[in-house]
Amino acid sequence: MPKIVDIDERRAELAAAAAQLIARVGVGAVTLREVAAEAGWTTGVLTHYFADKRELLLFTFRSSMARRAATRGTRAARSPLEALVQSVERALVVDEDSRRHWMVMIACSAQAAGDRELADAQRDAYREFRGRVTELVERSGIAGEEEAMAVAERLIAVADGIAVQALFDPASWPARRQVVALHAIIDPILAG
Amino acid sequence: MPKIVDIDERRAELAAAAAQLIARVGVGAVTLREVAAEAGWTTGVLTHYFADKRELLLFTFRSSMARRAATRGTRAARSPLEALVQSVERALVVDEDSRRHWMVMIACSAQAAGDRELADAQRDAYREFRGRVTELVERSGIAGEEEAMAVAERLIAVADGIAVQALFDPASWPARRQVVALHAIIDPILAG
Amino acid sequence: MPKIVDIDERRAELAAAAAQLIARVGVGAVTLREVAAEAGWTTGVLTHYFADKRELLLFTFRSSMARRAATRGTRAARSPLEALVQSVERALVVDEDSRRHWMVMIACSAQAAGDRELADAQRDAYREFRGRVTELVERSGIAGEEEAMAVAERLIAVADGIAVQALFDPASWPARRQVVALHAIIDPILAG
Amino acid sequence: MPKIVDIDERRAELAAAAAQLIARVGVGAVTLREVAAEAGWTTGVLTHYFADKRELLLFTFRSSMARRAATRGTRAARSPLEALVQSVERALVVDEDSRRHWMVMIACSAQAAGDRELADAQRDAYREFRGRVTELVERSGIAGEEEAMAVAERLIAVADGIAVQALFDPASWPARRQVVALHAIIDPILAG
DNA sequence: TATGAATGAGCATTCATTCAT
DNA sequence: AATGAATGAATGCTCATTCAT
Repeated sequence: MPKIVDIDERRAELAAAAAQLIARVGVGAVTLREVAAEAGWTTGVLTHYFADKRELLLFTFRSSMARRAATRGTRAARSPLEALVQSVERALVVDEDSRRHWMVMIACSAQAAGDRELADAQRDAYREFRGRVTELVERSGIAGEEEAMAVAERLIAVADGIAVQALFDPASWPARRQVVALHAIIDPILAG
Repeated sequence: MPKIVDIDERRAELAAAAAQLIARVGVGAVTLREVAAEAGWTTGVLTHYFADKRELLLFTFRSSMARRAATRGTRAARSPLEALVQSVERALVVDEDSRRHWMVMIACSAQAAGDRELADAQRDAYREFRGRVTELVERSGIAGEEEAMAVAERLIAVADGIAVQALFDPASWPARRQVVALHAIIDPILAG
Repeated sequence: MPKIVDIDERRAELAAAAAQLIARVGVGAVTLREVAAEAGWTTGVLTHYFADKRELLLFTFRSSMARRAATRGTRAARSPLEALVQSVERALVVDEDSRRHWMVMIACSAQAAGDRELADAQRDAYREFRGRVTELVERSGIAGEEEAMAVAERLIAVADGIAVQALFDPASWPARRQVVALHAIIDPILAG
Repeated sequence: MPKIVDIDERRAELAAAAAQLIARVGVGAVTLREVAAEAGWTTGVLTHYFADKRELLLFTFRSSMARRAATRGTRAARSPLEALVQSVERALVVDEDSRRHWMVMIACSAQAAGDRELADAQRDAYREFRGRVTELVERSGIAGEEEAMAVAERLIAVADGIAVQALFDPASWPARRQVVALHAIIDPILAG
């Protein structure tokens, strides 16, 4: 009788190993052997759960993007405004987890240049996230229906912009400083 | 006596082909053969002007970063403020050139994950650009010496953030819209 | 579970193919593709069992040197003197096997010019062989402890010298003639 | 008016550089560029004086072999016996020059495995040398016409055998020791 | 299910060779 | 005569992929 394996869980486990490696050595240097070794398996397992390398990467990218949009793991927000602020702040590069997320995003963008499906996946994930923030903007009463999306975009832009700089120059951008810089710009926006 | 070649010019020519390919197919899919073909040469030429692939990419990245900071090619600015606005606007993804620049930057970031030298090069280029913008902020009288750099960082952050979104979702971000979104956020900052 | 392979055996098999090719076309013309083909495998197998070409050659050289020193395959000797004569005679170029051994040795020497590790390996193998012959000289009662090594060196020198000439001019040096020439010089030495 | 160049001299100059490199890094690592650089020229010069690499090596090998047989550079011998001893001693590895000669010989042998013409050249050079030694043996009165060649072969064998060991293990074989070992074996032969 | 041996296409890289100047 | 830019075939090597066990 074969062992019963939770396929989705195993895929997530392997994708986590892939993400870890992407952040550590760069997509270009990621090999299936190393991903397998990082996860504690052998190469054969990868081909069991993913048709090929592209599928593994696609899954890894999607997983990382999904986590950003998810509210799972976020402190409970007492108000839509607080939820909004939390969502925006999560884009910063404040810990290993968020750094890994960004490295995976960048790897994804780099790959997406020659891969339409990947580009679409990334765009859709972004739009979904934008939609979520837009909704929070509306519910916070910061802006009306027509304005909400534009406001959301601005908030996201500021957070992403700071994150990008923090990635380029981590030494100059400790977590605290990112939060301060973020609020210096978005607080006036949040105030309406 | 053989034909004498301007080495730097030839290197720039090859790097331009590499940048073009990086933007079109992604770093991961860039092969020396294709770079050579794109430039209209054969593979041997690449090794004539670059020790190896890594050196070619490093040079390509550096070239692209240097162009961003350079004011060459910018419309003459009639005031420090105008120069400042131009510098910040140049970070947006408004044409093929700026799109290529961003794709190269992202490729560089992706590679930098496992390449300290590359990471340092990128950080240094960013700091140089930040220094330039800081200076313009000071000369524009927007902020004093202590505040100037923080203001510069905010301006860059906003532009970069919008650019990142424009890269993710080009259809949603025509050039005009990027400029509008940029000014919606930075004009209050520029006003002091 | 996949087929379990005896790694050392497979390495020996591949090294044998390499030795064969070295003798046939010369080290300079040995390519991994041809070694693999000669052994009946594909290139990938080579990198499975050897890190790179240098390691393959090093292993091939070492294997060949080890076989010379080994007494395995030698007819049982009824006395130390007979064993000594056998050891010395084995250095001659009397069949395909010994010819291959010498071609590999020469290839090794040629490579060793620019490869310290290889040079050391060859020197050590030679010293080990010399030690073995020295011991047989002592046990044969031909020379005392202080003289034994010098005698061993002379015996080896004569055999190697004839072998070298036989390699240069095989037509002039059929097996029988080498043996005769060898004994013409060493018999007086063996007689004490 | 073109500069007048002594073609043979230039070829010898380039071959000397090739020999130098063969001894230093091994034939396998010799490139035309480096040979040219070693000689103080550029690659183009090599193709001016040699049709291709093989011709350069062939010429280099032949030059080295010719020098061994040549008496040029040898101290004047007062008797055929002294000339004979000198000829045999010259095969030892006693200085940089003889070491280089042997490295070139070994490189030649290694290449000859897959190159009939080279093998023939080496065989012919050996036979010529053997003939010269045979003649000296005869003139020395050591052996009669029928025996002379066999005696010459033995003398050469001993010298070559010691040289080979000296190449394998230079530390164990300083020049003086080679000469002593040589005479320990050949003196009885020379004595008739 | 999991293993890892084996494949072989594809890559960067080397380098002898050509040739315009 | 000499240069060195340019070529491109050939090589070592990597690695995604396949598959027998």
